[in-house]
Amino acid sequence: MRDITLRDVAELAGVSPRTVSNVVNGYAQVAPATREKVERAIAELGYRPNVLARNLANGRSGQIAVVVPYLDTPYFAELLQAIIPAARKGGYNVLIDQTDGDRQHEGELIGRGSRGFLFDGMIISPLGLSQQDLTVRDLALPLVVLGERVSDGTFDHVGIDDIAASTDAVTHLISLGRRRIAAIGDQPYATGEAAQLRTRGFRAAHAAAGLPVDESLIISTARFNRIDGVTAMAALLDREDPPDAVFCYSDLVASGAIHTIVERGLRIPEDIAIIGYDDIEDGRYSHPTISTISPDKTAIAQLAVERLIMRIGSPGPVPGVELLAEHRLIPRQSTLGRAAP
Amino acid sequence: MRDITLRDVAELAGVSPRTVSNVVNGYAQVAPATREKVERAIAELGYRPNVLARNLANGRSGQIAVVVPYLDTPYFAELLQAIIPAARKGGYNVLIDQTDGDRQHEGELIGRGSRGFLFDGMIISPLGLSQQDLTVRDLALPLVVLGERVSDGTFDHVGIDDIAASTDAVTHLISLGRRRIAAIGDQPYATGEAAQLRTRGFRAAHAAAGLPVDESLIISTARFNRIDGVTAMAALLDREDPPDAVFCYSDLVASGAIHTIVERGLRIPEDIAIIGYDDIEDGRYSHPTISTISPDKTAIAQLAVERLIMRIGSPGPVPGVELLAEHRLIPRQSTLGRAAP
DNA sequence: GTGAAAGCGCTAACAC
DNA sequence: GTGTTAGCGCTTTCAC
Repeated sequence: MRDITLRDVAELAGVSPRTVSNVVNGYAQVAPATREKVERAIAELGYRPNVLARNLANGRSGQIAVVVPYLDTPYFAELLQAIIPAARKGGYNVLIDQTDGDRQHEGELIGRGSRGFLFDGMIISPLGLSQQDLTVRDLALPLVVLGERVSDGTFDHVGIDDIAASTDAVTHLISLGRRRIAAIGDQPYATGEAAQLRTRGFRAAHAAAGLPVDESLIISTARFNRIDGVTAMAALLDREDPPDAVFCYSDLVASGAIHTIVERGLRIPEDIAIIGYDDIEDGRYSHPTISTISPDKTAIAQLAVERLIMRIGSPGPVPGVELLAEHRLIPRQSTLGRAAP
Repeated sequence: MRDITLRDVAELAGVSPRTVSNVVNGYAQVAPATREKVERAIAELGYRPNVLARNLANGRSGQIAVVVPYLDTPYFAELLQAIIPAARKGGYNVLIDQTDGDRQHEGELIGRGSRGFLFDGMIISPLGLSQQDLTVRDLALPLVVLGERVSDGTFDHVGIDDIAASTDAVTHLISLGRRRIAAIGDQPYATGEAAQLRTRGFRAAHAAAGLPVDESLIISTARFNRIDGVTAMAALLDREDPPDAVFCYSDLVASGAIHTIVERGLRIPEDIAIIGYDDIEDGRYSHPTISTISPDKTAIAQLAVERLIMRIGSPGPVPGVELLAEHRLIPRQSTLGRAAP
């Protein structure tokens, strides 16, 4: 059985396709009597507009792509959870893609651009792409970048003030009397900008407190996953002079680090205090609960979507801006001990 | 600047659109010389086919919708992580939707069906929809259901054998000598079928061991989240005769239950053993690590996508089938103690 | 093997 | 206010 088209409705209602279109889209004025007729015909036939055809005619797809490295990373999952309703409110569907942090895959997506007409714009949290890659991409694609710092002015970036947030985290540790503070998660290469910002905050907090930084306590990791925390923490504990506190660049890393510490029979925070980053739900229920930096994810999602939609709607090129969401320090048991929530 | 169309390519190459289309899609035979010309023209113009137009002409969208209640629930996030590559391999993009378990929203999606042509089929993990709702849906929509049991034969269902898996979990607890075993997560109403299956497994294990079931130890919860575990566990611990083991219907519930137990100063598993369900990554790193039932998520994703694509490709109605993926019991510290992984 | 032309279903000038 | 009609860019039947 063929699908019911707008033309069928028009015929049944005894009007032209134009009128049906007007009714469906609420355009222009339609005489109440006509509208009534058309609506009855629609109901009778069970007509539903073909979105594809509409989009083709409109030259837009009504979809935005959201690209993250891993869907099962709680931080991204929580972010997505916030992005979807925001997009829907703006009239967009969300097409999700996952790149495994693969630079080539990310590059393809960003290069293919809107030309495929599959999506009108893209929100991406790149892992493998360097600033360079982002700069040379298809400029026609409305783009909002999350989680990496931008210098280029052709796209927008939404995030929190990583340096300030990291400084807050480390200052918190210092204020608790910790003096040998390690950092897990540095990424001293082109694609590790976000990590490097955190390292800068780490240094800034030390400087502000007049404390020296022990470079050997800054541990690089390939990713921000639990396993990275496990490995790095093990290395730290194998030293003769282990740290008395650790700033982890994600809550997952913190979770892994805690796992290792507990396994070795050490106490948190008595022996080692831990602070993470991201405020994933996990950290609110783990044992101990994880002190962390909480970025306002709802705000990030909101800002990103709004900005993207605005960009999609603008005819000419729009200068790229840096949008910052709030963050706050949430001390929990991993730094304060049992008394804390 | 206008977009480059297939027609432009045809003109530049001095051939007809038909031929360009043939080249692009690898259809039919094209004379090598012609193909060469066309390819050069494509490259020169930077032509990329408009997916929307192609889809409209083809009468398919090339997208499948995946609908889950919550994206930030680790189980769904991990499942999605597996579904996306499987779909991509089958030539489909994934459109994600999130319903918050809202029955109406789920109903709309499932009712709108493929008629909008936005997606060719749907994989849904319903929370609010009853069997009834699923049965009266738009029958034209190729549908694969996850996580709920089906009786109706008009759509497919992919899952694991919940009864067997739950029996395994509880039998494990019994084999460790536990006798007062609680269950957290029952949902004794129309939309709680999955939960009820687990309760049946809970009973079956008791029956097999010749043990009576203390009905008051079966706790209902609205959801399978951490907070549900927290609340239910608190209630259990407030009793005069708390259980010595708990079967939680999800790892999140287990995580919440553990949180409460630890907070009260009790030991796991010495005082209370805990087993969960889902095998989310979290449980492999939490403290203690969580014994669980591990469904083969990759297989579930694979089966669901394959079946859906098959269904999309079939002209007539396809009878609904029940597809089962493997599961296995993974004992960890929350039942075995420190010695375990 | 390639060309001409008729749609796919909808939108939006442009008339009346 | 409503009808007519020409596309949106691609696929594909039918000839040649």
